[in-house]
Amino acid sequence: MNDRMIPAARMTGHSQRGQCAKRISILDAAADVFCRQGFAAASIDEIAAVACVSRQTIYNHYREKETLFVAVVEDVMNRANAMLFSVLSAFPDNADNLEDDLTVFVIRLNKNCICNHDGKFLRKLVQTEGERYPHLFESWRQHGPGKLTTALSALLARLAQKGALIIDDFDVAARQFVALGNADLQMMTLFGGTPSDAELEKAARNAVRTFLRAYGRPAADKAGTQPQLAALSG
Amino acid sequence: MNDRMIPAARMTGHSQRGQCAKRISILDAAADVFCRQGFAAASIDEIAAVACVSRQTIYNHYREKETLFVAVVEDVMNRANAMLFSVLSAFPDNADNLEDDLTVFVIRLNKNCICNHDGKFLRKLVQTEGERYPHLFESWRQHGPGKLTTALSALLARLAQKGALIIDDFDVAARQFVALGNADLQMMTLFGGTPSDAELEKAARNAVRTFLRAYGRPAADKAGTQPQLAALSG
DNA sequence: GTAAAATTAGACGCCATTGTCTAAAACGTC
DNA sequence: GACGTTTTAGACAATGGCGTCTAATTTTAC
Repeated sequence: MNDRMIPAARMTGHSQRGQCAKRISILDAAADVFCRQGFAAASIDEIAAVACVSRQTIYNHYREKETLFVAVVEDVMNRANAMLFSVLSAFPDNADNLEDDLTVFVIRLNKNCICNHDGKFLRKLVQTEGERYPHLFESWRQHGPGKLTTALSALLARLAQKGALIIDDFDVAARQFVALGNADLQMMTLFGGTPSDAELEKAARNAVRTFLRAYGRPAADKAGTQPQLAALSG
Repeated sequence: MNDRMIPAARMTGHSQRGQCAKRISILDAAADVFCRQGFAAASIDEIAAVACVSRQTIYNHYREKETLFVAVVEDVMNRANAMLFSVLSAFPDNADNLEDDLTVFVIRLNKNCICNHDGKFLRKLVQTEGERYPHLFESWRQHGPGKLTTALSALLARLAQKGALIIDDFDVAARQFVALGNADLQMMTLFGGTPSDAELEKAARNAVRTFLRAYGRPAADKAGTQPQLAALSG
């Protein structure tokens, strides 16, 4: 409902098997309705109406409600995965200004992986239907937060080796980094509205400042340069 | 299903209007089923079966499914509220060993307010049905996390005034304190199994250590006394 | 012990939803 | 323009859950 209003745009991206316009339209509508209503309360008729598609067409592409549901989850997870990888690999190799770099990273992470449509969908879904589909929960854990903390742990280790950080336990630090990044947005993240860009930036700044106060090289102390982050594309 | 297996035990606590054994049994069963299935998928028949009660009895006490649902939420929220107050007021007035005190506090908080049955229920519920019942979400926010961070902010201000902490923004610090306390348990907290006591203690220790590294008086630095927390009742 | 209240089991109507089926219509391709 | 495929609208049975009703039974109160 929020992202990608033009279904055709996705055909160019990854033309997986049978990704015709109808399928995409159905997947998007189903994601919307499943997310709003939950699996049980979501009705095929409503999905068909939102997708501007006949009910029979849905049953034509996906044998039953369950099939459609797992297809939706798979689709959303693939996109979220790609986005996470993109954000992770955008972290600059040669650290220029650590505080700025980390702040931009947190902003990107929150904006594109946690507060975005897919992130909210997956979190809500896992909690709503995770008990019914344990493999769904497990898959989400491994590909979502698991991958994030693993990659983050490696990143922190790299920074510590350079002497920019002083960390005893990289995994703990990685989890704390994520937790701090979400501290100011938890109410938003858990449910409801998306935070504004200003809120995102302030939250990221608070998080990074505290993180660096705990793990930063004590030499730099504070003061120093007032962080100036101009372009935070995407 | 987990806590209070003996319904009669609650009659002594707060004998609110009409809190007979049947009502309590129904409320408990309904909480269980609503939590597992969500509102839509939960069936009155299953609730009746779990409560070992006739379906008609449920309709006798609660006019319809919706009525039962809000009664369940109210009930769980009341208990969670009382527990949160209890944990908050258990923080020692005259700080002895700050690190130990905070650690015990985090353990109690996580164990009795976040990882316990009611906490998980409310969090799951708010995310599952919050969109349908905005007032439910709002009420939970005010009485749950809202009250917690407010009280925590006051506590941190008290500690800062004593010189034990150096904090510029108490609200931010309070949110970060909560976030750090949950950092190691987020996967558990979000869904699934309850962490063991050892995990709870280690998570609390990690959280408090990082928090004090960021906000603690730099004089004490580290080393000092190895924290020794013996009794952490409740 | 008896009367009143609460509880039970089961049947019932009603409604929404799922998934199937069919005939008509739209679409694309040659 | 003709043909095969896809889509559509609607009817259809089957299922299951909600909420009501009733008669029998248990519990409670006096």
